[in-house]
Amino acid sequence: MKPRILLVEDEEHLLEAVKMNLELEDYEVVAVADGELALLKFKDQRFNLIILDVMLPRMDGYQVCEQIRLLDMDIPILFLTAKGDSNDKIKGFKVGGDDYLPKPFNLEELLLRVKVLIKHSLKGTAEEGSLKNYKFGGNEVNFLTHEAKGVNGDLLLTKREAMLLKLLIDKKGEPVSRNQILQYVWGYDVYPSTRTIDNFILSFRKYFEEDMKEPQHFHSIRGIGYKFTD
Amino acid sequence: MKPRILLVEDEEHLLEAVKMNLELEDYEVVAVADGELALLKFKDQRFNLIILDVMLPRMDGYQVCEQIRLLDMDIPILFLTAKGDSNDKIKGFKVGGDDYLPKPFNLEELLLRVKVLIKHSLKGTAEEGSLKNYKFGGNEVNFLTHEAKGVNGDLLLTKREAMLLKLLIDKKGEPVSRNQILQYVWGYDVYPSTRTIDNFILSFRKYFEEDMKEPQHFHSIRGIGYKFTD
DNA sequence: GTCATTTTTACAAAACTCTGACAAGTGGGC
DNA sequence: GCCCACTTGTCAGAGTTTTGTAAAAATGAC
Repeated sequence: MKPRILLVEDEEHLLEAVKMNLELEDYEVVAVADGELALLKFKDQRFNLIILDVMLPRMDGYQVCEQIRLLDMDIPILFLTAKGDSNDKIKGFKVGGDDYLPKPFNLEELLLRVKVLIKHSLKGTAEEGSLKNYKFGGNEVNFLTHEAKGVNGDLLLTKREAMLLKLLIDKKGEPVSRNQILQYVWGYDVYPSTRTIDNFILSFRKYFEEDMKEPQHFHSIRGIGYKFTD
Repeated sequence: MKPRILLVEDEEHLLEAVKMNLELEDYEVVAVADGELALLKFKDQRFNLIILDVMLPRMDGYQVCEQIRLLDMDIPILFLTAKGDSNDKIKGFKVGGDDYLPKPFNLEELLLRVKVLIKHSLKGTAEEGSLKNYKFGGNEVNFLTHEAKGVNGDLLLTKREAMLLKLLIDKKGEPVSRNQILQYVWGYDVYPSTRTIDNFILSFRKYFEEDMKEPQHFHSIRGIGYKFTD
């Protein structure tokens, strides 16, 4: 599955050139030319990295970055900017950017930075197979065999169930957004409806909650997603 | 536990200055002046970040980096270098560096980059939540989980509430205009009536003020908007 | 084809946001 | 100080969006 990049740049030639080169490196690139559109795309799809020009029509890069950070604290954001002084860099970092590249830049350098950022963003996602057994409440889950003893009986978890459950447990205590869930459990190019997630949560509550109306472990956080508590 | 940084730099004055500043930022810094020693320290201890000068006696930064990468693929490495051209940067990335700062550098910029890299390296570790946590008066807000302890009881903030509260706290001490609020919290094409904002402020006061008639934190600035004070 | 699993559909229920009405407050001009 | 115009405070629903739930349809492995 290719890493997906949202590229935001209003200079048409540069946009095309960068897009092409990123695609040659085997990334999937969505290219847009203004800030508002970028935000819409971001809300609509899922990405591993955002490359953001600072000077944009309608909404500048910093603003876009701030808005994105409200929705997703984790996605890496790389700023491009024409001005080279340190203040711009600092502003970029302050609004939540992760890296900064002054124009004109060397293409190879851009590609390398992209690689580094994507590497970070993938870390913790598809990897790390540490957790194999977990107990909570009166329940017990074995992630190797997918066996589970729930308060309402024993069962075997399906693959998706196990993945989702593991994600929630890995992040216990903090809300996991529906987007994060989709990214982790379904990947980047599948778009099941958000109702699908609800159904899995519904199952978990049936398996593991004493009282489905008062869930102790699987909390829904309206507007965000779900949260697992011990 | 403080994040630990291995700082490798042979210019003594710079070494001291950077070490001091990092320590002021509450990092634990181990400073060494040559490459071989750096490698030994790295094998001996555990770090969250390595800051590596390129020009070093006995073994240059690139070599050190390559050696370290053989042992640990994940630890972030930040290069410092005197030469400013893109080729150095590229070489830095090629041997496995994560970021690059040309000398002379602005101190604040270094600190910001360090922060970003450390943030990445800590991701998934037990920490993080602390930075997203804010206390004022007898209140406490966790922006990650949206949990809040108010003087009048605990509660969960909704998405909008969290966004607005974050905006006001980010700009604490200065008035935030209703327009700014609308842009930041609601976006660019939705404009609910100004009464809506009042309602949110009303909620905040209910949650967090001892005496709603004499607000200590959420002040209204007539004709402008609102101001948060600590 | 059959079965288990996953996804969609549809509707109900819940939670949140917004509006409109009116009360209360504020500052300027006199 | 007093009135007026305007801004902000407050509240009760209406309106909207999000989530819960179950059942039907689609998918995919065997």
